[in-house]
Formats: sequence, structure tokens, C-alpha cells
Amino acid sequence: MTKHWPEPTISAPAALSHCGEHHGHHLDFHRDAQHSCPPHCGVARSSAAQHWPHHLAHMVPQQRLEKPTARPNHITSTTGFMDKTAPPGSDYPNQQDANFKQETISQGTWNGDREKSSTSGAKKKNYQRYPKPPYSYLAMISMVIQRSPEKKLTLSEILKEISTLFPFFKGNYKGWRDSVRHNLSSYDCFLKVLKDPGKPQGKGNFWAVELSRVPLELLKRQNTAVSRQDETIFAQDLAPYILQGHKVESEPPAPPPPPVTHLPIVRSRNPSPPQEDLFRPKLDSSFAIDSLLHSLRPPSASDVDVSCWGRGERPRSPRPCYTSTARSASASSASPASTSSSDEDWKGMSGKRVPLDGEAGSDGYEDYRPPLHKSARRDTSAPPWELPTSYAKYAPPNAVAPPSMRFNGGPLMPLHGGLPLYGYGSSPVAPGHFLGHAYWPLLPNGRVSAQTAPLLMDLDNMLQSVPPNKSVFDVLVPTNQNSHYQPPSQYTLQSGPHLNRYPQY
DNA sequence: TTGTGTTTATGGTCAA
DNA sequence: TTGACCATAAACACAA
Repeated sequence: MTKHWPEPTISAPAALSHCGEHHGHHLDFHRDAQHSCPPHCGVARSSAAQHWPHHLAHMVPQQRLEKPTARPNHITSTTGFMDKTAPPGSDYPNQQDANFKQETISQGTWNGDREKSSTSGAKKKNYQRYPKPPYSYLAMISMVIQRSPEKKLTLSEILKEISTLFPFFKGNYKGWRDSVRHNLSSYDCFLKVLKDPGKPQGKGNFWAVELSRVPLELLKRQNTAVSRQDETIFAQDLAPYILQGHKVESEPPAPPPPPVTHLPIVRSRNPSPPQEDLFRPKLDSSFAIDSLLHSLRPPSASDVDVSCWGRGERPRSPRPCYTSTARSASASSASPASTSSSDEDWKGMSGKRVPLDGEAGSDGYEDYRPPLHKSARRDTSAPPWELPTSYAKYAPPNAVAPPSMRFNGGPLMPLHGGLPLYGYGSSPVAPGHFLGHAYWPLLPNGRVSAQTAPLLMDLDNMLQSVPPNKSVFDVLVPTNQNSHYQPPSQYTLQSGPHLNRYPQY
């Protein structure tokens, strides 16, 4: 693999290596940091933070005192983090933003040719890209799948959704698609739902998430420079948005109750692995993917017989299985990596699924356009939560917000002036995706002023207002605008224990 | 031809 | 220093 960035050569490389983002190929401020910061971590991070869009700087609300060095002391720069170079082929929400980007171009911040060409021997890249979001691919993929009305998406849809949510995946950088495919194939928490059971080798299948196999540790925000610049922007943990109240236990599963499916579950890779069975994800009625997905599906969604779903027949290689062995996992519930996969166990196993109307064809990515019926479903059955990313258009409506964040007394209704629809660039995320949300009309012109009052949008800060011993799901309140979606009561923790996804950071 | 899915290889980061 | 793990790149096969 080629090295994307040369080693720092100007100043304080050690300090930067300690405090800055190591993924040099992900981030573009290293050079700036090298130029401006003394060999001190905090300063280096401050320097890095200077590249946040100015509207983000205004929105830096409440610095967490427990991590003084992890956050900039103050952010004064108006230089956009992502605004310095307009990527060729990138799509900004509107021309105004594009103009702003042109104005703020000062030096290259993209990982592109120019940077690579400065390194002797470095392989030249013909792409530029934004800093990677501080979430693993698994988390992002899971999120877009779980927020889909039917909890399953084709690859092209996944790519589309991810690229919509995260500016990192815009522009001419295409390698992330490989990573998405790689993750889909590698993590066994992703289930391939065959479009045509008669064609197990067919393409364009759906991908779903088996929540019980999701390594929870990978849902946490990663410690990247992007996240360090303002820890309040990105949610600390995507688990609530992916699990959506599903309790994922780490202890060994209880003896499986009678199967809830009508057809054999074609998920077993190893028909007789006693040792593995100890860690095999639950297939009981509560946590089996069949049950989970079925229960999670909004009532308005087409009633797909998920009992006919089956795990893909792929024989996964032993090594890159990436299953659930998170490094510091303390509550990971997924099974350990499969140690022995028999190809024959999987070949010929075809999941079955009732094809939906209009889903027979394959979806191309570039010319992706959701089927009409799917768009309609999306408009009417979008999940009532919102993504806890900096790109979030609005807040999770069902979460409890502090009084300052409430709107007419409602939970997490947008503040006056709307919510900070900020992305990496200077431009708020234009309302163009997952429209139909009841909150959108409240947003002024679909935009949010850069002067919007500081606002905490991430779940972690919201949780600060949640009473002790109450998880966010304890206070899930169906709202009018989401009356079509009623989280299954068995998955809302009415009085149960904390979701152990909220450690005291 | 393009998209999809799988697999392999390798670099970077982090914790032990 | 080493191993585990994630990210990335790329090759390959095959279906659409």
C-alpha cells in the first residue's frame, strides 16, 4: 500500500504524532499544523481546529472541561476546514457555498495529487477527499441501513446514502466504495438478503444488519482529528441510532426458544461448532435478525417476509472476518470471528425473500435513483431519529432535550433559526435527502445561519439532560410527526438498565 | 461494459 | 516491540 503522506519534516513531528491524527491520508491539516503550532499537543489541535468552518466555530458550544487538551482553547479562524479547495466534481449544496469555498481557498487541504506529487516516490493519487468521518465503516453502513425504511439496502443504495450523509464520500474519491464493499463482505453483522433466491450468485442483493452481531465498539466515535476538533459535533456513539433501542447483551445467549421463522435460517457457517455456538449470536425471538428487522420495520413499510431472509451464501475467509473482537470491547455482544468456515456450508444456501415491487433490477450507483415506491416509503416512514453526525439536518426528535433546545415544549424541536445543518464545508447540508421530515418546514429556507446560537446536537450532550439511570430510549416519546412509527415496546427500555453504550466520558 | 461481491495484501494506529 | 485491528487498495470473478 502506498503511503499517502510523507512524514512530517518541518517541526514537531513527534508532538503531532502524539496529538494529531495519525491518518494523514485522511486529514488535510497536518501541514497547517506543522506550520503553525509549536510542539505542543494542545496547540497543535487548536491549529487543526482552526480549519473548521467558521460557522462551526461559532457553534462550539460547551467545551468539556474534562478533556482540556482534546479541544481547542478557542477557535477564531474563519477559514473553513473543508473549504480551501473545491474538489473537482464535488457537489456543493448550492452556488453560494461554492463561492464561499472559492473565497476561502488558501492552500490545498485535500489529499490529492498535489500533495502526493511532493513526495518522491509516493504514488500519485488522482483523487481528493474530505477528512473521514470519525466513525467506522461498519457504523456508517449500519446506520444508513438501519435508517432505511425497510432496514435493508442494496449496495448502490448504501453508497448513495453514505455519500449523502458524509461529505467525505463526495468528490472524486471512489476508493471508499471498495471499503464499503469490503466491510459488507467482511463483517458478519451484515446480512446479504438475496433479491432472487434462485440466484444465490446474483448481484444487487440487499444488505441488512444483524444487530446482535454488530460489534458495539465499532459504533463508537473514533478518536480522529475531526472528532477531536469539536467533540460536541459528532455523537460519541452511534449505537442508539443503529440499535434503536434493541438491547444487545454481552452475556451468552439464553437457550434459543423455538424458531420464529418458517424457513430454515441459513446463517450457520459451521453446522457443528460447539465452541462457536457458545458465542453464536442469539437467534431467539427477541434478538434474531428476523425478529429484529421485522419488529423494527415501520408499519408503513412493505411487509416483507423476513422469515424468508437468509444469510448470504458467501464463504467468508477466516482472516478478515472482523467479527466483534473489538480491541477494547467491554460490551461487545457479537460473536468472535469464525474460525472455521466451510465453503460448502454456504454455497448453495440462498436466502429467500419476497421481492418488492420495482426491486427486481439492479441499482447503479452513478445513476442511482430510488424507485418511486421506495421514495414514497421513505417520505412517509423515515425513522424518527436523526443521525448524530455533524451532517445531521435535525435532532433526534424522540430524545429528551434540555429546555434550551426545546421548541414549543416539544422534545428536541429545532430552535429558532433552525438546526445547524453543518457539514464539513461551510455550507449547511441542503435539504434534499430524506425529505418529508416534519421538521424541515421549520428550517428557514432549508438553511441555517452561521450565527445560529450554539447548539449541541450530538447525543452525548443531549444525554446529559437525561436523568440518571435513564437511557435515551427510556424517554422515547412518539411524536406526532412520527406517529407512523412506534418503536416496539419490547425494545424500549422502560425501566431497564442503562444501555451500556454510554460510559461517562 | 459496468456493477457487485469476495479475497488478499498492506499501511497506520493503538494497546499490551 | 509486537500483535490486533481498521482502513485502504487492488485483483479477480461473475452477474446484470
